[in-house]
Amino acid sequence: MLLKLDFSMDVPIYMQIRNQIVMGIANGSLKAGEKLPPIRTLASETGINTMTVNKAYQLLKQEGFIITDRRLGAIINPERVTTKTPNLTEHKELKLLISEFYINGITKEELLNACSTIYDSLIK
Amino acid sequence: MLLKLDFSMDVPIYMQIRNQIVMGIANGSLKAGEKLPPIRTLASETGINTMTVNKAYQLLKQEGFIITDRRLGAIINPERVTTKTPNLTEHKELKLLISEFYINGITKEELLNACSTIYDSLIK
DNA sequence: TATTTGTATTACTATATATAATACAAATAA
DNA sequence: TTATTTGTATTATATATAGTAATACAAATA
Repeated sequence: MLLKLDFSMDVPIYMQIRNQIVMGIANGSLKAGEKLPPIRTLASETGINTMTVNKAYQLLKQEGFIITDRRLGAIINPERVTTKTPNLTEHKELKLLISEFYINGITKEELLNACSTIYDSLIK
Repeated sequence: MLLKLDFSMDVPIYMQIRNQIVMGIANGSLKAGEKLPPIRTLASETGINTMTVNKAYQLLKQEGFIITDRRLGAIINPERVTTKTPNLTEHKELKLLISEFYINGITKEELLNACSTIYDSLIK
């Protein structure tokens, strides 16, 4: 678990943790059933408060990405249900992002190539 | 200027205004040089504070999407410089979004089709 | 029995968000 | 000139969010 936290960023710390764990799951560096660091460990390693880490874990748990157990700790959920369709929020974000690309002169080909490259980097 | 504001959303109101204007520029409903509604008008129409609208306009101005003049008001910047390359923040957002799609079982083809459809909807 | 785990509680500070009321500067229209 | 409209600035207030801090609890394991 290597986390890079940027305290100057406008993205809250707990959200940075959440995002990096989600991306870790996607790129295979965090595998199903794998144990996440205990809240206290992660907090002391990164120099942040335990409650901030807890907030990230609570969010990940609520989203179904991890499961928690008092003794086991937090592990990557091995039985997560995949929606197989972008949710409304994700689709709105994609539309906004592509709009920004478009008005910055990014061509369709460049966009699709970028998406393709990113997607390929996730496939194991 | 038709704005849909969702006060229950976690996205701040001023950011919702900013995002919808950016998407308006992208899909051509807001053209270069076109006048935006005065801050007071937009505020009263949507039932929000003038300072909230001002915050959105300030952000759009800082990003180069609009220019403002005391008497002219706010207009879509006709001479905006296009970067022709995704900035770092945008690329990170794209990577996170694609990661979420991937672990939800969205295939590469489905992703590229979604991006293609969205991009096509912007071309005039 | 002691340790480790997530969880819960309470308190506090700082920042972001939004509203409110008012005033100023500059350009235009009457 | 005078009145109006524009973005902007200022000050104050209220609320929500983010983050820290200290402590304790419940459950499982060593």
